[in-house]
Amino acid sequence: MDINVKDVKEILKEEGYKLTTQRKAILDAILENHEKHLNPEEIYNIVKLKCPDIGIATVYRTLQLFEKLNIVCRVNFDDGYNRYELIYDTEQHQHHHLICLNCGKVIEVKMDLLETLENEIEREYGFSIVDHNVKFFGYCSDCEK
Amino acid sequence: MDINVKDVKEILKEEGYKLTTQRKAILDAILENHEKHLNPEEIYNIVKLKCPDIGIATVYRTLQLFEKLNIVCRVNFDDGYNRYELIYDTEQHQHHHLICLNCGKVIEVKMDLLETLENEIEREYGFSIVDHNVKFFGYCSDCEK
DNA sequence: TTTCACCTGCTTATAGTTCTCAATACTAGC
DNA sequence: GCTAGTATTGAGAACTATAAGCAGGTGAAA
Ligand SMILES: [Mn+2]
Ligand SMILES: [Mn+2]
Ligand SMILES: [Zn+2]
Ligand SMILES: [Zn+2]
Repeated sequence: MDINVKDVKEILKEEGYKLTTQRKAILDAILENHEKHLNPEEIYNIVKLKCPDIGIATVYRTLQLFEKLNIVCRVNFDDGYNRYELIYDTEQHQHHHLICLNCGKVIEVKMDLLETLENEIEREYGFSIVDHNVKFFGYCSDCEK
Repeated sequence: MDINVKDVKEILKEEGYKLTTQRKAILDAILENHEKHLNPEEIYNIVKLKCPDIGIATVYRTLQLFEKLNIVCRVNFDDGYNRYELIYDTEQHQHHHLICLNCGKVIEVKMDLLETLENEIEREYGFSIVDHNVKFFGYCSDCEK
């Protein structure tokens, strides 16, 4: 289910890119924090521990590359950063996110349950849907009390 | 149904703000382009026609104020701009957007159809939903051909 | 080992947005 | 209407996330 380093090496190679030390370190940082939706700066700080000479430009460049190759995808929580997460083979659409308005926690929702709505949209608007982006704002169970 | 200048004047007054010439001009620009999801620069250019001395800082400040007072809301189409649209009294949740990956057109969807999903989420995660943000990416009827 | 395209870190540039501040415009109380 | 006090403004500088330019480094293929 999870994408791993070997898979990424394959994907890069196929497109003529190399899995350099820096790229592997960035990938590791994302793999080891797969639920955290890191931004470039957070990734930079994690990677610097093992790879102290890395420049932040490399982090940005690598994330763009990974995004182009569908290894990661960008998510936007409207906090002024681009954030990134792995794309899993098992999901054909991006999963949904619940964002707590009180504590800022982000919860992932694997249920899709959009078929009815998507069918309605395709029928009503003649719009053929490729992907979606769904966020719910509210209060998590901890903050609701 | 539509919010109007008088309503806004009321809302501002209640909170101790004034409906200045500049604020009215910005509101007008948004009202007259209610389907367009303008960004601050576009608003600035429209407003400058009737209000040539306005500074762009005033546009940014006013949009922030309108957002705080729930007169407009910010929408993000991942094109590097904040965009703004009026909030209508009739909708309790933000409407959905269809974004064409080919021509960039943005279509509004007034059907909500998220009750099943939202109920599932409230039940399964104990997360109490206040609002949502739903975007569909794909190809519009013109581009599909 | 030589070649050559890829890749890197450093630095500078870009662009959307916010901040600072002095000047101006309103408003309420006289 | 005048005055005092507050809200608002425009201009420009500052900020911040990200991208671009460049010269040197790296590593696989010949
Ligand atoms: Mn996620
Ligand atoms: Mn809209
Ligand atoms: Zn919470
Ligand atoms: Zn289209």
